[in-house]
Amino acid sequence: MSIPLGKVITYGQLASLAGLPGAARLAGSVLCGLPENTELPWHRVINAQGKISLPADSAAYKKQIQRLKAEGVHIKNGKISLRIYGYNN
DNA sequence: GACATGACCGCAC
DNA sequence: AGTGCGGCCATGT
Repeated sequence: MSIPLGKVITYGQLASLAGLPGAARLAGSVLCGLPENTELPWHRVINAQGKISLPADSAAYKKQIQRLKAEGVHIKNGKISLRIYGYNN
């Protein structure tokens, strides 16, 4: 488990924690290449805007929100509230 | 092996 | 507040 349950992290933070500061795109590229049956919490990864980067009309987008809500992360108008891992509680 | 693209981020105007 | 530009690594052709 890379990300604490009930919390989310931005691509930049994820890349930084991975030891690749500034390589936010890398996180996106990797997550994009993840299989559907992946057990990685990719749904807990959001962009710096505190929102999901995937297209709102995409199934993955809805699924991500659905899972986040199931994790206890309530989304407001498509924006995450608890956002950021290791930051403002 | 090289080029182009990608679920991005931060700063400057 | 919104728009534009440069930079990072991995993946696919």
